[in-house]
Amino acid sequence: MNLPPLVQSFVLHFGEMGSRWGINRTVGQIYALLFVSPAPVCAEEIAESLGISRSNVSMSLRELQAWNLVILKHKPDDRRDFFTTPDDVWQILRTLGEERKKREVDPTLSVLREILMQRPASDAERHAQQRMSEMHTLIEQLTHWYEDVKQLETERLATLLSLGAKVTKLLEAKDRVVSLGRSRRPNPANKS
Amino acid sequence: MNLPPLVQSFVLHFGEMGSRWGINRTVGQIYALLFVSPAPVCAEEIAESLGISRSNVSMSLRELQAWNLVILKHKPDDRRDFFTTPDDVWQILRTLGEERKKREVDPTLSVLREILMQRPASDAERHAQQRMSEMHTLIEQLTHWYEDVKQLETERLATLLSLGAKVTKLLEAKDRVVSLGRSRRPNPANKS
DNA sequence: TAGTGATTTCAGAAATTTCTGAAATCACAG
DNA sequence: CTGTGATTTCAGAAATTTCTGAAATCACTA
Repeated sequence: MNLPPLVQSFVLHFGEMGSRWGINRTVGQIYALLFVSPAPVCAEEIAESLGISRSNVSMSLRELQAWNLVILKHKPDDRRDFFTTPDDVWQILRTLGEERKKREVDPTLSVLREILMQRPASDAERHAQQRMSEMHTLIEQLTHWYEDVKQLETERLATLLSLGAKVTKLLEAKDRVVSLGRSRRPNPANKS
Repeated sequence: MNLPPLVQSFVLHFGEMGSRWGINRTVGQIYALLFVSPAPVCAEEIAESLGISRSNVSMSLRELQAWNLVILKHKPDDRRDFFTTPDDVWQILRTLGEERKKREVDPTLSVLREILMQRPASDAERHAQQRMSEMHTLIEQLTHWYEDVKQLETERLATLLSLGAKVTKLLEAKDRVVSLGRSRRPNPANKS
């Protein structure tokens, strides 16, 4: 591997983290390299920079493409493919969210749904279904929330993020206004 | 493996998904089994139910304990350890969030910080640092948001979730109220 | 259509991860 | 102590994943 020291640290780290993120070392390294490169990089150069075989690069790029994490570019009068990542890190985040949901959440949701359709044949199965239903409900809530906020423009999303838990303050304020409008008094049923 | 059919489907699914979630098959299966079991289960019974070796169960339970995902229970006059998962799925979600952050995010944040401290020695390094800084900023925003909302009680968190993107409506409403209070007119600087 | 260079495929090699059985350790009771 | 049963450890076996080099394919040009 022959890279500027700062880049090398970053690339090696992504390689090591790969396994925890559900991708392999090479895929992680390639992604990191593309992410910090000032211009699109061709496969040959990736192989050289990282000191891995050309075929490994080919397969790993294919993997990254399946994740929609790289963009293909071309130079005039050059047949080779060049690769980059999107410029906008928010866009990368969205893609990552989408793909992870597709791979890590959706299959489980559909298995849960399928199992919950079936008739339990014993107390043990009845109890198991009860638990799975709790899990199913939770995951559905999370994915609905996700489907909802992913539509937001980046700027609004960023605002929402920076507010954090403070949005609950707003909710309380809203509750007060609403109940005030309705009854001219704070709603006593509002425990808080 | 000798389990009620519904439970077996669930357990097998968790086993298969294990690799995508960064845990191995056995760990996934054991977790699934504990999650749907009506009562705490001892290691011997896990090994039998899943048809795996006793030592494998021991190591996998250790892994689950490192993740804080299982609870140890005891029966009177029985020396064996029995295992369960927490009852509350929201609690499970919190634990999962905490542990994944610790393993999958924090190390990267600290590597990024470290690299960003260094002085770039070339244009390539300068550009790389710029990109890493964008990544660092984004991750910090996300983790701050996370640290913030994880403090919320479950009920509030659930409310927030169910609102989804609708909270931005509230934000707009607030903006109107605030600017109205300040200037007696909608603030024209407010682009929306 | 033959030639050239880029890219992909794929069988097997290499590396890594997971799993097992045997032995060691531990905790407690008699 | 000593014996008993539960649990853990760990070296190596088994399984899985990753990686490579050689061959095949592909796209284009002369």
